[in-house]
Amino acid sequence: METSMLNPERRVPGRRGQETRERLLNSTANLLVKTSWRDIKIIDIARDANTSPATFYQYFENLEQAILELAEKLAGDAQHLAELVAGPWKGEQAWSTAYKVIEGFMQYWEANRHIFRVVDLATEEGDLRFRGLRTRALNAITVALSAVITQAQSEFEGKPDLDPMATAGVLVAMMVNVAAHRYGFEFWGMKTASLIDSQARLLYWSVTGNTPPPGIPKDF
Amino acid sequence: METSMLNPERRVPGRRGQETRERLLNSTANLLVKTSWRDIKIIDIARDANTSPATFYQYFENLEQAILELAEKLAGDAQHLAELVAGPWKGEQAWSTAYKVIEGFMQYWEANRHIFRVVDLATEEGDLRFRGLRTRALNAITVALSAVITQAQSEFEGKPDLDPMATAGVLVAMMVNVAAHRYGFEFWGMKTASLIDSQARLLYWSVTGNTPPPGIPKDF
Amino acid sequence: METSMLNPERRVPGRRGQETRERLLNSTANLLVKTSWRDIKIIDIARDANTSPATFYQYFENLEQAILELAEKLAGDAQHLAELVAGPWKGEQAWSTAYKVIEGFMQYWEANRHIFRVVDLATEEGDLRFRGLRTRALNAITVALSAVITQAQSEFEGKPDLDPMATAGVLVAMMVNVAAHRYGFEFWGMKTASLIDSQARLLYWSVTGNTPPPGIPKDF
Amino acid sequence: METSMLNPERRVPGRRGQETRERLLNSTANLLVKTSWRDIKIIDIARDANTSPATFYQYFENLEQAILELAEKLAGDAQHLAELVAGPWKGEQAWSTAYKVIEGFMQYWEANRHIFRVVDLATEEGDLRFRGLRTRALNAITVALSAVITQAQSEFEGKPDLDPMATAGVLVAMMVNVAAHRYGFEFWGMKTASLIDSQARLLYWSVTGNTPPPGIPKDF
DNA sequence: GATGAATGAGGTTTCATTCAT
DNA sequence: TATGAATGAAACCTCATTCAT
Repeated sequence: METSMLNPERRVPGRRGQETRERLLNSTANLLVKTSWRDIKIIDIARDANTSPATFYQYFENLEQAILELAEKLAGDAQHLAELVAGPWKGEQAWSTAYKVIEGFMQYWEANRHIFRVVDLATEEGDLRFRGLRTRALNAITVALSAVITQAQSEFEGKPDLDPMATAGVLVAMMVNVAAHRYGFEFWGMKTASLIDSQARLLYWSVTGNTPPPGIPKDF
Repeated sequence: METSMLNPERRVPGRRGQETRERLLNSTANLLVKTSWRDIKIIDIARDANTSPATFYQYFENLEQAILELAEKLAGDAQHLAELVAGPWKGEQAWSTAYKVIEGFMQYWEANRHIFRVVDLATEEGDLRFRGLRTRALNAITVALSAVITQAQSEFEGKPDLDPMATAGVLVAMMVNVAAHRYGFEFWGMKTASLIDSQARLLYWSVTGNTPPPGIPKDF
Repeated sequence: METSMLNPERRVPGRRGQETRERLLNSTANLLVKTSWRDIKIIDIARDANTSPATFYQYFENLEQAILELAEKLAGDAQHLAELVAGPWKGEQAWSTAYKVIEGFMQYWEANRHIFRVVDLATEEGDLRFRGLRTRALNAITVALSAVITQAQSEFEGKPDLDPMATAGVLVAMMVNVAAHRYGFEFWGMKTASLIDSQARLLYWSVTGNTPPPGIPKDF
Repeated sequence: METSMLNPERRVPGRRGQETRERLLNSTANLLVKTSWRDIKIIDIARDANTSPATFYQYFENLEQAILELAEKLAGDAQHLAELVAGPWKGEQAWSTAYKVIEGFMQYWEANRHIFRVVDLATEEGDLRFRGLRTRALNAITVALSAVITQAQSEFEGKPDLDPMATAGVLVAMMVNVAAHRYGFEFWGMKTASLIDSQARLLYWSVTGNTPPPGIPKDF
């Protein structure tokens, strides 16, 4: 869609070209699953896509560009999460909402785990475009969460004395890292169910200021 | 301590060799600050250490080994944090303890930020030795925290219904990711002070089940 | 014949590639003339072939593979010799045949001296593929010779009491070593003509059991 | 003994040094058994001799020198063979002598197989010092054999019309190559006993001009 | 649109060899 | 005598990337 905007110099692909391009992108994503970003070779992508390295360069400036394009969808998918975060947070529904947010986030991460891995690493290594992408994706959730907290603070008495934006950021950081190391946690004996529960409680408390009810929400 | 245990095949260095070795290790650490692990070249380390690549190979099998050795200290330093986590969590001191833990963690991370970056990266890429290191380092804190939560649950009434280990894991994940992206947060307008406060409140609540007092602890 | 059978992973070269490949092979053979196998550097081959080391690796896995391919012709060329050995060994023709075999062998060796040098070296160092090649090449001659001796023993009276296969092996060993050290012998004052004559006499006697006639065969 | 003559620049070793030197030489010989000359590293020798590379260089200029010294004994040991060749070649003893010579040569070769391997290869690759050594070692036998043939030709009637020196050279070449490839032959199904018999017959005929008697000599 | 071919560029790694102690 | 240390020197091999077809 925005291909030509990203690569204004490159050929505008016709039907067949579009297909080749797609194939290359898919192959890149496939390889990302099993291989570290830094270990992926253009020739591997080409081979996997039944084409040649030279062809890759007809559609992408380099590997980074291709991955960047794959990563574009992160931000899009995140939008759905933001809506989940929005609510409802009243009465008994709140506990269920908290659960849904945490679970939704883990699913979101799982669906994009391999790409997030690249984005995270590139961000840590100082790549600004990847950082921007990461920010965009997580920003939607963070802002939505911050809004919810702010809203809640104005409604409830005895609510916790929290900086809404910082707390939102912290909670998102928590969700990100738990999701990212999910299998590490499991390896270490922590069930995903427990991790979700613990996170949901922290989220619930952060928003409502109340101790969450025991057990999991009724509709789970 | 015993270098020869790590590299039984290699020469046990004498005084001069020990110095050279140290210099190489330092240079490696230096380069790690500015460069991604994967972009560090042995020749750069050697240059920085005023020696030659061949010398590097006299003391280390490869770059990974050298970094692994640097990373060994992560686990050691983490011990101090575990002690911080241990308490006290009674009465008014609890709020101060929560703050100290969070701050301590951020300092710990800051002091080892560059090494943690490598360890994280390698862990995500599936390197088992680095994963082990990471686990060892964070394990100390997580277990200590879990113990504190368990202890608190048996003492306080109305404490939150939390799985101690999972909650500890989640909180550590939170601290890790906030610390790791600290500058990203700041870039995004969130003050470190606010981040610390938010985290401390979540930690305090997780342990005590009470809403933390407003403002920062008196002794800060 | 089918290159792709040797290197199934490599690209099947088109016209231009085929030429480059050929050039690299030629250059390898050239260098083999003046240099010991172990002293040949890929960069030298590339330079000689007016190309780059990277190109070499596009067509050959490594130096060994290239030489192995050069050596393939040894076995092919040996076939001609086997035919020479086959006869005729009757009456006056026998003496001429003996001479032709010895001379043919020396020419064969001379034409492949440099490759045989490598093959021998590699064989002695335990390389099984080279040993196989050597065996294949010399096997043809040895077997043919053994057949001739067996045949002769059944026809002539008073023939020597020889194990045909062992004798054939011994004679081939003789031819190999004389040919290989031909210039050493000459340096030491032995004329090639005399070496040929001596060998031919031993061969003649081995087959016919008779003392060969004085002088060289008429048709020489 | 002649060490100082070979390495006039090096230290003249005292008792302890002499021992170290010997150890290094032994280790070199040991490694030669399992490893190709070109694959032997100074550090391997040093390790095997429980010393350091630097020490090696106190006694030898380089690896070649050390091997050359090991090879010195080839010529000495060959003297014994020359005596064997000398005779007796009269009457029934001749057949036994032929056998003894061939067997003696194979033993001689076997005892020095690994060194001969190096010497042969170095010679083929054009190393003049090794060629000289080889010549010296084989010269003794060749000359002795040539003398025997010459002598025989003057005594017997109907003896073959052979150039004694060339024939001697050819026979030695035969013995050398059969001995060198002994295990190759065996792998190929030829018994050493048969190889010895075939060679002995050729030798016998070359000297006496007669067909050797059937079977092996009585005193074997 | 696709791709055979070619290659510049460079870090890794291994040793032989040398000193100074 | 012996050896810790240090290093110059090279070749290997791998890719990303580019052209010309």
